[in-house]
Amino acid sequence: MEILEALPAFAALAQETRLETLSVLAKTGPKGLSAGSLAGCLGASAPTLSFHLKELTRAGLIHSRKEGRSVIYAVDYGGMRGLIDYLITDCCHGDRRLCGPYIVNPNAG
Amino acid sequence: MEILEALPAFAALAQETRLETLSVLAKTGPKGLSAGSLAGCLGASAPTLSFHLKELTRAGLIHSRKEGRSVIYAVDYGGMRGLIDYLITDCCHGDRRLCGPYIVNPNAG
DNA sequence: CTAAAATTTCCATAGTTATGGAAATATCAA
DNA sequence: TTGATATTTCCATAACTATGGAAATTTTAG
Repeated sequence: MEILEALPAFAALAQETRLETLSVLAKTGPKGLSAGSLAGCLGASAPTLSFHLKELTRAGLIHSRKEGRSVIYAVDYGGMRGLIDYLITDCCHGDRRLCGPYIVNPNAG
Repeated sequence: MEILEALPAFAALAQETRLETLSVLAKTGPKGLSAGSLAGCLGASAPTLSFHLKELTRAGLIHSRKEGRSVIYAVDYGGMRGLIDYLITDCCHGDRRLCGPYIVNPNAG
C-alpha cells in the first residue's frame, strides 16, 4: 500500500461511527450485515450511515453486495491487512519498540 | 486505549505531512529531531509544521523536549503501541484474516 | 542591552466533513 | 399496478481542518 491509499484509510478510521462500523463488521465476518441492520445497531440515521459506508468503501476497508432489496456490507480483508501492514512496515519500519508484541522484522532499525 | 483516544490518533495519521513526520521520527528513534529540521526535511512552512506537530502531540503519538533554542520532537513509543494494539485487538478482534502475519490471538473470532 | 535564531501563536481564508430531512431509486409482494 | 421496504442521492447547514504571512515569545551569543 502506498501513502496515497493509506491516507483515506486512516481518515476512514478517524470517525466514531465508522470505527464502530468496522469493528462490528470485523466481528461479523464475510457474511456481513445489511445497511439497515448496521444503522439500527449503531444508532445512526439511514442517510448518515450511507455516507459513512461510502467512505469506508472508498477507503477499501469494506465492500458490499446486493441481496434482494438489501445491501450487505462486509469487511474487506485485503484492505484491512494492507492498512495494518502499512502502519507496521512503512510507518513504523517494523521497530519492535513501536510495534510491541506484534511481529516484527528482525532487521528493522 | 479507548475509542475516544484512538479517534484523534487515526485523524493524526490521515494527513500526508503528519504521516511522513511520524515515519521520519519512527526511523530517527528516541534522539528525535528539531522542529526546524523536520520542516526542512518535509518541505513545510514553520507555522504549518508547528500545527501538525501539535496535532501529533495531542494524539499522543509524539512528544517534545527543549534543547537550547530548539524543540526536539521524538516518537512516543507507548502511544504508537497503544494505537497499533487498538487497531489489531479492539477493531479487528485479533482475527488472522484481518491482521495477516501480525500477532494474533489464537482465541479470536 | 542588542541582535539573531528557533519556534509558536494569531489570524484570515479556502477547503473539507458530518448531519439528517426530503426526494429519488430499486426491489419485492400481493 | 399499487403499496411497502431498503437504500441512496440531493441539498443546506454547521463545524472542523490546513495553510502561511505577520507578530509574539524564548533563548543564546556578543
